[in-house]
Amino acid sequence: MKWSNLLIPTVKEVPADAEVPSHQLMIRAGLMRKLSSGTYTYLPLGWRTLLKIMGIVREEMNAAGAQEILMPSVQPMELWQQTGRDVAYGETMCRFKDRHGRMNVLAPTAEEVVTYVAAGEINSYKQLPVNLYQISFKFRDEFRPRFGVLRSREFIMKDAYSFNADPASLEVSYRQMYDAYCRIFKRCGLDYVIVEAESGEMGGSGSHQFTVPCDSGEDIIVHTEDGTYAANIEKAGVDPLPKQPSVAHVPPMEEIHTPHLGSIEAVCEFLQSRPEQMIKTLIFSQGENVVVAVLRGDHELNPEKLTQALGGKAAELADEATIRRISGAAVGFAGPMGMAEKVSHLLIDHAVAAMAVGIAGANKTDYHVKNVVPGRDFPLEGQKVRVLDIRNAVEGDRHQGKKLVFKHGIEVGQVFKLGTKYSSKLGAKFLDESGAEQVCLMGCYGIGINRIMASAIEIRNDNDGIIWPISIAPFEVLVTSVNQDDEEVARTAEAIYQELCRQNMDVLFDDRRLRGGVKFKDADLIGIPIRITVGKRGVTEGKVEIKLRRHENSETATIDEAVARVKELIGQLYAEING
RNA sequence: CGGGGCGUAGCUCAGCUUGGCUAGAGCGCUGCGUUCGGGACGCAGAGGUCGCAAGUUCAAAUCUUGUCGCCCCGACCA
Repeated sequence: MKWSNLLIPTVKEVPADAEVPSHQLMIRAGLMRKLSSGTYTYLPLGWRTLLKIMGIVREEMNAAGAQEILMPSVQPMELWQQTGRDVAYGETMCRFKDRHGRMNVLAPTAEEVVTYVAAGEINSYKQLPVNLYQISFKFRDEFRPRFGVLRSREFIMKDAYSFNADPASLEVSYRQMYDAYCRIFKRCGLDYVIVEAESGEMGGSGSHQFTVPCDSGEDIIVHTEDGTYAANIEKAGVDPLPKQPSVAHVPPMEEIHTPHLGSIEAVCEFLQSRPEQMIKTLIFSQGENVVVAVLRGDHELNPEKLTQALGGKAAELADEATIRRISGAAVGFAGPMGMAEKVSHLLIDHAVAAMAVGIAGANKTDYHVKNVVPGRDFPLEGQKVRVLDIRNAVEGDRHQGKKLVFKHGIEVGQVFKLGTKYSSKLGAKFLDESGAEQVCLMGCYGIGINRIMASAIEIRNDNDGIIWPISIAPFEVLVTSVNQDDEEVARTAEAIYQELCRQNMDVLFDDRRLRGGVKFKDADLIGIPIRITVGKRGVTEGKVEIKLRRHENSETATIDEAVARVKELIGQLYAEING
């Protein structure tokens, strides 16, 4: 393609509303433009990269035995009501009424639809296993879109769903996808980390997340220094902290007047103490039951761990009335004392149990108590009492004795074992060999196509622009003619361009009649991995320059050997990636 | 949703505090000329309902209210 025929609107200035490098560069390199908050138009260069990513995904999915289909992006609400996810998804799911008054949703994902399809078409174990996937737009009305394409409202997702007859078969499908994902991200040139993940809202029993470590990532991943354990923050287990040396003769608990000081920070400031000396008491409702979680003041509750501790049933922060009833005080003054008798579960984090003495709410409005000793002033064991891990890991924590390291990462894919959550509700059943009716086991496997693009830029860029991996670059080669007005230069550049095309290389020819400096700046910005520079100086000597975007210096080649040399370089760059 | 900020030319922004003359700059864009290997220069131009609506006023980009949009921070979002 010739640059002069393409819409590649590069910009010098950094757009005001772009914070992270990938967002800035995607605008500056002319890959995309914003239409509204969280929705983007992909321009020729951006779309070419997305097509290349989708091509890789497609090849690997097909090679792994999955079959491509396409499902509607408008789905009937009834399907979502059948699985209860109309409530679970809440405002994130965009809903609208059609002209007949039927409720519809804009697909945020497709478990319901694909299970509906399977329920209708799969009747026998002979049809299993089957793995169906699509590459399509998804819409999630995020409360806060940000970082360009990293958290957008509309995005392209590859979503695959396996249907299996038994756990062993599901395990095989899961493993096939896991392996396919490794190949996909490798071929896209990403450095990724696989972490254990919670299956969360999706339901199900096992999950891994594929994450690209980088500062702009919104996910927090945690791993041991030796790399033998990696998980996301929702999942990462932490060892109990060592018991603090007990303080001799702690005086009895003593009430302190703390008027209107309902937050940890406020109380700390007032009492000149630190959050890690505080005992935080959170009250949850789980249907009719009330659950109390006790944490150290500087720690955060991990909702997934709480749910696990409660046998998989999620609990919600209690409303004000419940908090008043249970604690006998306004919100912000609850304490663990006497709670065991009032609630169905008293869950105490290890870190609290390890404290020698602390400060807690007094269960009395505007009062806290000091000299609270865990085990003395509230129980650490008993029928309803458990000491366990219910918090997020923090810097300094250990997992099975090994120190944990924290990193930000971009989630580019996740695989889940779903089990029968959807198939049972939507009637995806089959007859097994003995003629007995069975419910399909399912797995689901997602990849964020646009996130692959953004994270590739995020980890490979410099002050001048993008440095694409060759596999997903909009073009493999760029021919830059420095003096397009010079007839011989123009003719030489054109001939090289034609020959590269003829040999099936993916080439962009910058044929614009612009000054060299401008063309070089643009070339660096859009980041095509290989550049051939054709200029007057070289051409008179029968030479051109060949330069890799990622390298500082270039090499010289004769005009005759240039094409062959580029072909060789392309081969090398692919070999590096595909290893 | 709670808190904060911003809407002035295609882009980045100034002007607003203290209302007043033809609403500005840089970049980009068009034409001509000179330049021509790392974002050149000169001359001449095009381009603005100052987000929208109402109000105050002799007079509003500027003050007030409302509204819409966008961005940032926060809250168990894949």
